[in-house]
Amino acid sequence: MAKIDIKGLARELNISASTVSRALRDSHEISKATIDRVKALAEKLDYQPHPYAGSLRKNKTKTIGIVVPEVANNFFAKVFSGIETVAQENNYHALIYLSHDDYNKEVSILRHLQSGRVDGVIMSIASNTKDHAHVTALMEAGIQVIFFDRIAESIATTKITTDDFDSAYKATVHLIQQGCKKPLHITRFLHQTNTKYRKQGFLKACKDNGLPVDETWVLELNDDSLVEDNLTNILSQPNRPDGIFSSVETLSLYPYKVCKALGIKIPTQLKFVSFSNMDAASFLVPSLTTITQPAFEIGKAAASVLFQQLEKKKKGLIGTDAVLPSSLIVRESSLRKS
Amino acid sequence: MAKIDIKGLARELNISASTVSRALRDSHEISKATIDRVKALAEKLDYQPHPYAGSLRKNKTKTIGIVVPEVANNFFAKVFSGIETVAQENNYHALIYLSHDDYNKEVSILRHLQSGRVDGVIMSIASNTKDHAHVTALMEAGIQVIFFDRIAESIATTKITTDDFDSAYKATVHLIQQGCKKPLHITRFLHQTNTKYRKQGFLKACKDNGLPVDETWVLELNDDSLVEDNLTNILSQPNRPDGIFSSVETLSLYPYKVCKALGIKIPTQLKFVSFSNMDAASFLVPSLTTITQPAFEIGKAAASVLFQQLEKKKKGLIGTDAVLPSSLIVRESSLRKS
DNA sequence: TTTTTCTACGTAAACGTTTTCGATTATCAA
DNA sequence: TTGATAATCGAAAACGTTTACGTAGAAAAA
Repeated sequence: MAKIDIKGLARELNISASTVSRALRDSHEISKATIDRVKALAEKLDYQPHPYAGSLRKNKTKTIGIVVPEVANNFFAKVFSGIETVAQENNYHALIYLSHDDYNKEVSILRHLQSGRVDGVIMSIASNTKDHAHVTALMEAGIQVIFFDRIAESIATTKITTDDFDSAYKATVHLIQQGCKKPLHITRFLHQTNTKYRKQGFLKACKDNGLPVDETWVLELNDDSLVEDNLTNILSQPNRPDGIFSSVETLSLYPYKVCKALGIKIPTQLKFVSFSNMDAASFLVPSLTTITQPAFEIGKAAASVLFQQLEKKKKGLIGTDAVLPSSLIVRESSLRKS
Repeated sequence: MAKIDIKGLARELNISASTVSRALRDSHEISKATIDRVKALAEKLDYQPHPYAGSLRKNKTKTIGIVVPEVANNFFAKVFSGIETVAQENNYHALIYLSHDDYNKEVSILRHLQSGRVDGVIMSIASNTKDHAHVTALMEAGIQVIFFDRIAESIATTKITTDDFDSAYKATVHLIQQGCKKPLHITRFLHQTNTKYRKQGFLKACKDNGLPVDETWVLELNDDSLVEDNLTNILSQPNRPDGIFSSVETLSLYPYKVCKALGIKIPTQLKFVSFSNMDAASFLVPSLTTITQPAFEIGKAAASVLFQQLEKKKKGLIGTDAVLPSSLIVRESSLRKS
């Protein structure tokens, strides 16, 4: 299959390349007859325009960048799936980059993205990025940026989040209603907005229900290698917590392990709720009650609004932020009697 | 930040654009002095060359396409992570497309990839594609193609797989050694090469151990909505299987569910082994013994050989196929006594 | 009739690079 | 001195498109 280009088509048809180009785009200044001829031949020879040539000329790439901490993670994988679905519908292409939750890598990735490789970026920031100059630089280069889940509040662009405060509040109330007098909140990277709001929801729920909550009721576990020890420690104390509310999926399996080791029965002696998009949640024993974020929908929403902004040229279109509701799925791990 | 291009740099330095271009690539025909001047200014102005302009001229894109059935799946997600790691090291970019396990989408995706958007493609074919004309067409367009896991054997390109026959054989022997007299093999899409070889490994292991295996011992479950009924059915029979060997992760949770419903105890009454890359495997009750494929390594291997081929221009370099070993991780679900 | 407008198409510039082909000057051998 | 060689750089073509502008002829208006 000799690769055919627009000049080849033109030569074959004895017309100019510009006519071919216009015919393929159904330009009104080309006669119906030649449009048909051009399209017929293009079809026959399976002509595919060179994407980068067009991008260069039009200054539009029809591709977006996705920057996420990782993808071997149910949440991000599903978000990506949502983005990809919408992208395919709109004939966009998706470049994906993993920051591996590393600020420096994130900076480097965004720097490379400034040069016109993409029209827009959908991203969730790394857990240790606190400075956001790299994303403002990207935006100043004319690239649309959309945040989801882990956002930078200070940056004026559209953000797709979930109702972190409310769902954390609801989950905590659920624990209390099931009998918890002293729930523990385990979490990570509290400087992030999502975890911060979840913590606030937890605290508010405790206060509203008359529990003497203080900062010792929340445990920030950033170091993987210490999680087990820390949990074991706090659960071995005499007046140990009688419930756990985990803010992130990555902490959702440790309590099972530690409780098993300590002989603490879930849910009778300790009730457990966790943010999670894990498919296996209902197969754990006891099955894990979760707050699950609408990951696929988040991806779809982020991509939809991005493409809208790109097509309509509404730069910095504010007011399209979306806050999607997470759902509390009650299973055995949090019930008063299992 | 006014976007600076190579001509801008040239104007600023009172030299020509070609000199700038060469200086940035450390050409030997540019004096050390001007190389330094150019680089200093480029650094200062944060110059990033426009990727598509260069691609157009050089006919190299420094980007690869990844085509997989889905990504909300531990295996593919980890493979992607491996690919991405190597890509980042080699300054390649990764476009990712989901076929959603649909042959027609796969065809459409590959068609779009023929036009010079990528230098190479790493793919795992959809479960219902049996014709491979679309990938040969892609290869004839000069795009390197590498298969992993779900491969098309008839196509002469490099393939990264795992030792499906051997590991299935090993897993089945394990079941037998733990006391199974009548293991059942549940699987999907047997026309695929990987599942086909796993089945063969299962059959061979049974025969080698004197079990009267026949085709009724393998159950192909392609329709999600029927899995539960079919399993319930076969496990309710008087001479029901005393073991299950599942060929795919997507079937690995059903036995738990069905056995629980039927009151069959794992592993005492039924032992269970499954292919799976699920993180939660060890947290299930009983914990799930798995054959887990080295997903991350598969991704790294695929990307490494692709980049080698691209850089060295060794077209159709055969003989670099890799077969990575999966590992049987024995946990409680398959043990004689738990 | 002449002038204007419209239709349908072609020419050439442009997008931002890389690279081919020279061109200029300095250096060196003769 | 002259010619050759090397070092350093520039002009312009090229990659494959899109689009601004121009133009020929036909149709419409005058």
